[in-house]
Amino acid sequence: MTEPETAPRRAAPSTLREVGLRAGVSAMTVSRALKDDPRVAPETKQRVREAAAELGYRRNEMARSLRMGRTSGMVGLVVTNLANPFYSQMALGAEEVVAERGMKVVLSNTDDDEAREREVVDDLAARRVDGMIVVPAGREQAHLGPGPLSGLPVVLAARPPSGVVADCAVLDDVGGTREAIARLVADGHRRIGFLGPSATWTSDERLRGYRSVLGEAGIAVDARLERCSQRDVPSAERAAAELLDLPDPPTAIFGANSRNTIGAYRAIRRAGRTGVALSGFDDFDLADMLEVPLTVVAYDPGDMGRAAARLLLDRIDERPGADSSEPRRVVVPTRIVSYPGGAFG
Amino acid sequence: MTEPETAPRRAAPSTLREVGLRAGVSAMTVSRALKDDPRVAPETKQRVREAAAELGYRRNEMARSLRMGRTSGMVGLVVTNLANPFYSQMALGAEEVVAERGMKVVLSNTDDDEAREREVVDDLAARRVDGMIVVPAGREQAHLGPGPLSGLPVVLAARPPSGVVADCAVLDDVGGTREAIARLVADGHRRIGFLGPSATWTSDERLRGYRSVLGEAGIAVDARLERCSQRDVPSAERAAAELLDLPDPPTAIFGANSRNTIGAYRAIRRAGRTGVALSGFDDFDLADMLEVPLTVVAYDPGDMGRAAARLLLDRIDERPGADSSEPRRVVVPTRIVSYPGGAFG
DNA sequence: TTGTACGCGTTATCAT
DNA sequence: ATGATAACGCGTACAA
Repeated sequence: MTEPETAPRRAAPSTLREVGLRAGVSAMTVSRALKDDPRVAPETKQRVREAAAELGYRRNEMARSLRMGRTSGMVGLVVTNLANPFYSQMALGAEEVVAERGMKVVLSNTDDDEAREREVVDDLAARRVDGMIVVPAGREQAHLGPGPLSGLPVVLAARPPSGVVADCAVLDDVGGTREAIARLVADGHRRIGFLGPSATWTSDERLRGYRSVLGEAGIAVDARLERCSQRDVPSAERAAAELLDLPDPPTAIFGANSRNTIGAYRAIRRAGRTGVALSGFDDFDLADMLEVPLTVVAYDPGDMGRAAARLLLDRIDERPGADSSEPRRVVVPTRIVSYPGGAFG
Repeated sequence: MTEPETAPRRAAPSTLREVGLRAGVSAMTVSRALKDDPRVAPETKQRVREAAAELGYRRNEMARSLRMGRTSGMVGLVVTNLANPFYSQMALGAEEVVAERGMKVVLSNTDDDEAREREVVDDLAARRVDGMIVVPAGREQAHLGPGPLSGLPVVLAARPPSGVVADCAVLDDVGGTREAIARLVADGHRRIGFLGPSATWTSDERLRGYRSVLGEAGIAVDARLERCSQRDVPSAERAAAELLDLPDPPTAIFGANSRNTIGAYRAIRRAGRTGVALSGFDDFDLADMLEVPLTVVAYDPGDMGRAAARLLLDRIDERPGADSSEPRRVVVPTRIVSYPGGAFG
């Protein structure tokens, strides 16, 4: 396997004209030949193909987009934290749908920083992406509106629009939580602790689902059982420990995300409590291998990415002139999964 | 917050000329004004800025790249499976370094399919990315060489080059494994099981590390203790169970990846064995909460993404004419982490 | 201080 | 069956 001399390292990409020069035809004929245009003589086509191959010619998609229209064949994907498996799986789902159309995903991570979000969104618009999927960092997204972005299609993911009209794909936070809490209530629990992260839309929704089920069951809300400021496992564990230390402790604990559920698990195990039911939003690896029974609200993050991508592609397909239809909202379903716990009994 | 009437949904992006028309100057003056060129009269600048704002003007980066040179400000990132936290964290690391330079990452997932890899690589080249980071799907990457890609800079990640000359960033598979196995040997273990996935470069390396330590310790390799075809937890659990059922079972088991380690854990627990040491490559969530002591080879996947991105940027910065230097290889370090197990004793 | 001409690589349109 | 021309949006070089 020796390097052919015709392909020096870092050659400037060759152009239609160069291929034409080599094949003894014009750039236009090359363009047509490579597109297999029937009007080009088969013999010419052959010559052109050979010349193109020898030169390692590859069509310049940027120049092509410029000439063809305003479509780059790229969609922007802006996420808050790609290291979070939720968002990376979502990204994969979106990429899957976008790739099916031969389009590409341009990725940006914002680290939940609104200023950074504005920058990357602007940059993506300047690169003329055909649309973007955004997991918004802030509570409000006026900067993503048709005004600021000249009508560039935007779909929100994971959080619904606020201060802007846009399609979105969100999880069934309320429904999923309601189902899990309803199970606890059906099992006879009346004192159910709720552990969640500090105010985020998603966590608020889950708290709302929790309260609504309690209300419907005629159970008074006890503020001491609601702890909503834990962002990591250690703080969640402390909060859970405090719940268990109450004079009238909960008989069940619900974690609004996996970190809170895991923290609760640690507290329960450490306190040596048995009979405290554990439940939570988010499935996680090894959830089936804990030493206590666990019921989780599970879902496929990829579904959200796919749904968001489909919403976006629909918008991109809309005739630019046409009056846009009402904003759409896709709610990604959740399902309840129960693990018996003590897997090896 | 009402929509300004000047920004209809899905307006065609405005151009320098349109802004100029509105401001009563030529396109050239607009270009200069927006770049804050000192030669433009402050008053003109002001008019231009207003006109640009009113029209929601945004520079067309694609047209700009076309005019300016052959650089798009984008790098391709081709991974086999973004749903795998390893690759998504790697992607985040790469994005971080690339974004620092004001460049963008174009993402593609190959699902470990070589044909798909060829397609996306070709597409990225056609989009004139400035370079690409590739986690190769196959054992051989001649199609990523300077010939096929006209010298477009390519950095391999996770696997070293084969059939091609290229920079790469890889994990210290051998070193990490050696360290873990050496600990087991130091603890007196002489029968150590090895569980790995079917032939992959990474797994072969880890097996090599395992064997080398045994050899140096004068321990004969026992083929029955090496099981290398488990790709998921259930099959790993079965393989581990078979090891434990041997007449002369291992006193320690090493998993070449987290799925194999978890499978081994399940088998150990299910068999009710105590005293079987567990170790493995890859850290994972809840590794600290298992019921047996566990020692893992840990590392930061983001390091690999960052290293690969830096290698790539260095290549991109090389003077295109300059003779390229020797290929570089960055080895991302690993570290040993021990969890006592039975966290709640 | 501002404008004109030209070209980046491609393709639609109109010749030949 | 093939070529010439123009234009996509921008920036360099030069002119005014």
